[in-house]
Amino acid sequence: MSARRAAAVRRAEAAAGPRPRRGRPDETRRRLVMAAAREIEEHGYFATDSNRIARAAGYAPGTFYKHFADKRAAFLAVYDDWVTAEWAQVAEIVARGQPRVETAAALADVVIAHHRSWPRFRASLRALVALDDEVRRAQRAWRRRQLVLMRRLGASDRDGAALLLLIAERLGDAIADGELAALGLREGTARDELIARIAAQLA
Amino acid sequence: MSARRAAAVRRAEAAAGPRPRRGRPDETRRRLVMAAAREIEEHGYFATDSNRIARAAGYAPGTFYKHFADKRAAFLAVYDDWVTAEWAQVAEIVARGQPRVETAAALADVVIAHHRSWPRFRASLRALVALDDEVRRAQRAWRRRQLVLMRRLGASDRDGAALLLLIAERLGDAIADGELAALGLREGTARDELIARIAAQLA
Amino acid sequence: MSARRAAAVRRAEAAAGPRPRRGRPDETRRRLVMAAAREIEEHGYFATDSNRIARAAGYAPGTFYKHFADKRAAFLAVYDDWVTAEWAQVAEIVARGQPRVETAAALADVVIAHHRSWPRFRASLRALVALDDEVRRAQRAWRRRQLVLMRRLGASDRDGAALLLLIAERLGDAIADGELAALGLREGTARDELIARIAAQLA
Amino acid sequence: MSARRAAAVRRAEAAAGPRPRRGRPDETRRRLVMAAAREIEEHGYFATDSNRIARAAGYAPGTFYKHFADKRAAFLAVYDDWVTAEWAQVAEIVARGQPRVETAAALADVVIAHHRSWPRFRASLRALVALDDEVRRAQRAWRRRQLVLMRRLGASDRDGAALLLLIAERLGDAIADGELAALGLREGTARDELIARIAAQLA
DNA sequence: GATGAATGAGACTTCATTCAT
DNA sequence: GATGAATGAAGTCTCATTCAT
Repeated sequence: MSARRAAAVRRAEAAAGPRPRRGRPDETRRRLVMAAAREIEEHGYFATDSNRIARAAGYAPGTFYKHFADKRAAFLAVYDDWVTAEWAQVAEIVARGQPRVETAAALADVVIAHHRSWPRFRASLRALVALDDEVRRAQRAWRRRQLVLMRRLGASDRDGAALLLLIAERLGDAIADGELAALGLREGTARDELIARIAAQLA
Repeated sequence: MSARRAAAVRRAEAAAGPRPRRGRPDETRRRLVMAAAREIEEHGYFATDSNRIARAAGYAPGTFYKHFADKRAAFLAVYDDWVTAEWAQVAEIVARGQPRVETAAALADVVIAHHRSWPRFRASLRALVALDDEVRRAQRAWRRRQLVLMRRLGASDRDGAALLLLIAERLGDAIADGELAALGLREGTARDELIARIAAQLA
Repeated sequence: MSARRAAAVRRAEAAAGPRPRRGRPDETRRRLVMAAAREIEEHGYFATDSNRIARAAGYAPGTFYKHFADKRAAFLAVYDDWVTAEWAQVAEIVARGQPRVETAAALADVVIAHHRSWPRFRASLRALVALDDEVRRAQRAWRRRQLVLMRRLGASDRDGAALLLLIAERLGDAIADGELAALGLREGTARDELIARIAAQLA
Repeated sequence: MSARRAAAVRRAEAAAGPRPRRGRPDETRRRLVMAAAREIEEHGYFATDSNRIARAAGYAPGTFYKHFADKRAAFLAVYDDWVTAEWAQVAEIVARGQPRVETAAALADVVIAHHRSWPRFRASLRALVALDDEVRRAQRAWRRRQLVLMRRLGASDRDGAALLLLIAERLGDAIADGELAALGLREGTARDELIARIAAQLA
């Protein structure tokens, strides 16, 4: 209380730099999510903190908590964006209406590329899924939604689609993380397997 | 206060146990690793702490650091035990010399059961692999050793064995964690896939 | 996210209310004080915040600070209203000119009821008096004014009136807070004591 | 994690001052409670913090939390000491076996002096009782125990004892806080009232 | 070999208040 | 007169690790 007052006094005395731009809350939130994505990808979830994310987005610590209940909520927002971006690309490729195998190959490459671009974010996601019930719940919810999308895009059988989903995720992560290389497996092998499974679902 | 009391109780319980004050170092270490395994499986790696593990084994915090350079080292010791136990069972089943499909089914069941008994340990492992370079290195080293074991036990082609290794691990975790159930997949499907892949390698 | 939604809802609700965008300042202030009273009674002074009070009154945070120098000033305004309302009732009862004991009983009941209706506000007041010099000063000023009122209403001796003032306040709070019940004291005992002391002053 | 390691490195580099004395935990706890009492009396509960209390006792912040679950727990320990000290004096005076009025006067003076020595602690207690359910519960528990003590020391009727308890507390605080003086009441008046009530219970 | 009291850096989060619009 | 996005200082608490005994 008196500390707060003292702070206010000091602030008044400083009367310094220009207040940062204020904009529409959606803009601010978008900037925060983008900054969080960058920070997480650069340092990993546990090696950044909410203050750093806020500063990286050009805001003070408190602003972060105006937009997210906690650090995890910001992570989940990044996760939402990540999945949404991936599926936008997927939908776009399917919409092209190319021959099945070409489509399957394009889809596999999109998935692999998307994982490869965000290895540390993906690693953070795996860690959080293992550590945090809320994040695990969010992942499962996303997977269920993805399954629905797959049906809409023409996936033939439910079980096959579900299996494909898990495998695509796992292979994407394994490639992005260099797990295959570490076992002496060529990436092409995994890619071929993935293409075959996707093609089977496009039937 | 109640925390202090709880500590006193734990101490008393520990003191009651058959712990020699000056036991052979190997005994002490073994007890610590076992306690670490129990604690990690019960609470998860990040939700226990080295003091708790030491107390659970009947020792003081300092003793923990006499036997492990750090908390991670204790985890890696548990990991070693975990893999070793699994492969002891694998070797034993292969040694029975049963028909290929029976052997494959027995192996699949062992793998699944072993993962299912240690879901929180496995989740901790996944988190640490994503978070900690040292643990990632240890996992890769184990996988390479496992590959060698698979060749010795008769795995036909290197690439197939490597893929099987990753898939078995992944499916084991997915089943243990309820990921399949969450997607509406029956566990039998995954088990069948696993058996087929193992059988192919036993050829 | 849900916080933002809730905010939107609150804004919508507020907008629905009969709040003129450019009302007379007195109206605005009155609404703010009433909202503050409600918020403090519902959550306690330290568990609300000035933003919430403003929103509850149908205004934005900045408006709060147009009408009050700080959060405490709003509390003091609520305190003023509280005492004023109590003494309006007191004056009204005395004006009835009933027999001394009946008047004393009616006064005691008014005091008790008034405390019992605002237990969290009273608790907040006690906390602030203990914590904040300004609020303590305000309380003392009110007590001195109350003493003057008591003399006007016929209190016979200054010391007795002052003591009655403190005791009435204390008993009212103790009853409202369930302190008597917690000690196994019947409320009637306290009420009788209060009536006797009031009657003595009415002599 | 890496931050912790970095800290360890820095600490090793500094390799500085002599480690503070370590002693029996009871000693440490006693020092912490004493430091907490001093800090609370000097600055008030809300204007100190656990780190300051630890430092004032000669320890690092973490040590505080080895002995208390949180800041409130330390406050409650101070409260325990405070009541215990008061009642030790009370028991001692009663044990002298002096004439009733002399005993009553001595008791009143002890209570008043004890409150007057710890005005800021008492103010913090009142604030916390109003703010914190746990502290309110603790206060009620103490009052019930005090009632038992009063019966043992010869209090004649339960209701009278309970009322005396509340009044003694309230008058002690009012005197310590200068509330009487602020109303123009001489302290002697309150003291006499207190003595009379105590004497009545000693009958 | 074992003990266990003590360390201490720093992440997370809150909320009264401001000021550009 | 009213808005509301933004501020930012600072307190609480954790836990892997150490080292004097």
